[in-house]
Amino acid sequence: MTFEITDKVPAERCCQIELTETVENYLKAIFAITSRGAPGSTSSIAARLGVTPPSVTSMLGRLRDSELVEQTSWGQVALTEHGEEHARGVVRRHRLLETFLHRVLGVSWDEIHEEAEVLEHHLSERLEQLIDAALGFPERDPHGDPIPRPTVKHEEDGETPLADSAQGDHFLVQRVNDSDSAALRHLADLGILPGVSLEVESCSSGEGPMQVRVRDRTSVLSGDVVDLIRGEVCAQVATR
Amino acid sequence: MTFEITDKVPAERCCQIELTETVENYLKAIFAITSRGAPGSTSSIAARLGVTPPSVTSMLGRLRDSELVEQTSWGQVALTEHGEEHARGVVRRHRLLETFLHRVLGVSWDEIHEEAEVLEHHLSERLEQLIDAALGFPERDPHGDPIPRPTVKHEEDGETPLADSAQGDHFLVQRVNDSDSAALRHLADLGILPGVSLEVESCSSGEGPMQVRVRDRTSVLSGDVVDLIRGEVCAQVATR
DNA sequence: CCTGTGAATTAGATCACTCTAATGTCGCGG
DNA sequence: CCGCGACATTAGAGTGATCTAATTCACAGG
Repeated sequence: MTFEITDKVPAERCCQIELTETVENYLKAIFAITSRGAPGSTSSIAARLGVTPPSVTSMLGRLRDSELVEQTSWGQVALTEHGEEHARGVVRRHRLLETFLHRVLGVSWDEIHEEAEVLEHHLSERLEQLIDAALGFPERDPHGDPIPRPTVKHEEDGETPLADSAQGDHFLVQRVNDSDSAALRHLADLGILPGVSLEVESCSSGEGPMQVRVRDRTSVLSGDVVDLIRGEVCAQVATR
Repeated sequence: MTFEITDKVPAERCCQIELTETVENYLKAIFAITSRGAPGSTSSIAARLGVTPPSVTSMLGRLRDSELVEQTSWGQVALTEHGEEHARGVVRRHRLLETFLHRVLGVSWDEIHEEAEVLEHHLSERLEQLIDAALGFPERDPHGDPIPRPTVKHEEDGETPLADSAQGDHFLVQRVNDSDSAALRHLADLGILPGVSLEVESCSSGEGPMQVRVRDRTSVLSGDVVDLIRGEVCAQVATR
């Protein structure tokens, strides 16, 4: 019921903290924030997890003791090698589960996130491997997010945001952020999925909404929704 | 992350307690003990869960407040209608998961128990239904244990223990207790699985070991292992 | 009828995780 | 260089779940 780090990390010196669901969620949050280059502040972690800043401070103390994070300057926090390994493990299990639930049980792509959010903390290493194999070692989940391999360091975030594209551009959708279920349903309705190509018909430069065409259908995407989409922008004339 | 009872019980008045993993394990333990007709004592629950009696007393207080259990006489406890419903739900999820892991991911029958033991507490109603449907609404798990339907009251324990059979009897194995992984491996090696017929070659009446034949192979089963097996005993001459 | 034994409970403490309220610290604008 | 605002931290408390040690209870044997 409780996992010590010994269960998960092969060699390395063991630390005291238990990898509870709570702890894993803190690691995942810090990973998500800092891997986007953001500073990693107490309040940003608190906001993401829906807890108060003092709770974060207290947890950071424990994580620091266990050498899962290190505090750089005043209130700035970063994952250690060790901590990042764990965080990647959680992300891996999350995305494997999303893929599995979608492909095997037919759970729709707007629902897999919240299911995976729970199960990711309770998947044994054995099941993780079996699922990976059953799916043929997938490299991306249904939202187009890359599935980290265990141990191997990987890059989040190679793709450019849709918001960076200009009028007339063709844009190949590669990833859609999985956290907003309603937006995912909406995008699926419009036929906007990873692998689909869009043409940008108009964009108010900056934060505003965008008008895009997919096949023969034109849709307007709100700024919030635009921010969820990442991919590859191709110049106006098809092949470069 | 936390479920109130409102999430699970349709109509009824709501209670305060959260259905944490811990609480579900207490309910399951009480269900397992009392459904075999045993008294349901503080110490038996403590033993089954690997906690101390005071912990049980404390939890029983909370369960009583939430009307999930009722204390009959001194130290005797029983599940309420309400509590039994929840307990059956956990057992249902456990057995569905065992079946799923075995059939879909190929997890061997001696390993499915401990995986299900964890996941049973984190399976949403939606996934429960999807798994049930994907498996074709199975009635028994790989150990032969019946999978309760939600809401429907069901009988554990119709079958007779192997220990009750006499020399020369034919015995149709229907269920094998899933809690002892090593024993399950051993029985599978001997070809003893639900659906298999044995012939009892010798039995020291009482608790002792038994000698049984399955197909053309004779095996000796220790008393402990014999106690795990339940099924149907047929008189010496085949049809009654 | 009293007492001893075994089980259940109460008492008191710990740990993880959370909160609110109070306090500290950094850095910027005047 | 001082003070102010934003953020982080400390202080103090509560809940859930567990423990050990001490106490209370029910019942059976003398």
